[in-house]
Amino acid sequence: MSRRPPDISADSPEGPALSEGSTRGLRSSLHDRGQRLTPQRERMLALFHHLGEGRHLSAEEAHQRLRGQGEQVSLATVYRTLRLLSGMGLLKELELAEGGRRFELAGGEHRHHHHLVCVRCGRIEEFENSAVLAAAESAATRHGFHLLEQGVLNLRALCPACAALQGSSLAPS
Amino acid sequence: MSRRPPDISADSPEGPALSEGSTRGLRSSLHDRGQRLTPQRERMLALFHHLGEGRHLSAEEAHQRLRGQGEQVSLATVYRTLRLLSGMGLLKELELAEGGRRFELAGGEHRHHHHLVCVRCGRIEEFENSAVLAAAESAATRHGFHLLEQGVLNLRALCPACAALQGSSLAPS
DNA sequence: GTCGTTGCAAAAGATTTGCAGTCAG
DNA sequence: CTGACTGCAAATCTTTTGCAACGAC
Repeated sequence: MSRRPPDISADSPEGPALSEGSTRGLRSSLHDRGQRLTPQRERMLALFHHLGEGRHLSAEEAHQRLRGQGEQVSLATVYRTLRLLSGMGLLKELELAEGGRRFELAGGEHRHHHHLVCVRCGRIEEFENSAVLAAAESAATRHGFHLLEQGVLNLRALCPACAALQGSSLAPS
Repeated sequence: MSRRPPDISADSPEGPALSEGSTRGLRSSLHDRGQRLTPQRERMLALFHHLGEGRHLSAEEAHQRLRGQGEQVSLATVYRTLRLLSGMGLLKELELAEGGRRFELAGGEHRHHHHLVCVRCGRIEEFENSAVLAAAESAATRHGFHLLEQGVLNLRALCPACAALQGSSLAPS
């Protein structure tokens, strides 16, 4: 049932958080793993840096954007790179499901923002709350689990605008 | 990019929660929508009731179980029914991603359990924590959003067994 | 040069859909 | 009876992979 057999050995979720921004950190981090810094990888990360924290893309979207800006990257490589960067802790995989995974820049290790997702228009608001992190840590400890990341709490909701439309029989966007 | 064009018109996220348990409620709820109660639908829901609250299945698993207990249901119908029941608010779609959606009984509105997911072996532990719900409500209020469900907090972690293997160069299961 | 990476095309997995036969109401 | 379901098989979509060419170091 798993669609994700081991492949890239980059899956040490414990990797030390890279100082984002510079290519230098990425290069040496890759080298430590015996891997290489290719233009594709660099551009991919740059794309997310440009996008800014808290905004996410699907594999397909990332591919489109790269091609849009003239880069030569195959979709397969996008998938491979997304996985690699996530494994390195540079990107974070969101679990909003609804047909396709999404990725965003893994911000400073100590920011932990959660999402309020409007199921109607897709608008996303973020918020932070330390109680959530505390709850996560306490649960992990209680079950003997070792937390890899602070989980992201995704709340499905209606934003003010959509909530207003809700009663009136308007078609979803 | 969406893999989910409208089909079953059962997608009113605000639908009144059906009183679970009896076939009666299901039947009339379906009738209100001009739909029918078929053995497949009934058995599907029964399966989840049997399973109990807080336990989830993928479409494939649900199909296996039904067939296992001698039911004659096609996988396509399992998918269709899962969607229908979710749309009616009887089942809840979890967003654990990692290859495949999972569904569980949409239990009493006020139970809210979260997940500790082992990224290595897939083991899932559940826990509850009211602080999380409080945080969710407070955030929704602050942003003017209208919460549809209490979000589920999915924590990516390593279970005790996998954490032990982690250092030694063992291949993932 | 060597060995990790890439692109491509094919494969695999998950979910949806067209259609004709079936059955709930 | 009639229109809503179902099963089946084919179609889609998303993600992964085998392999030969390529390029970072």
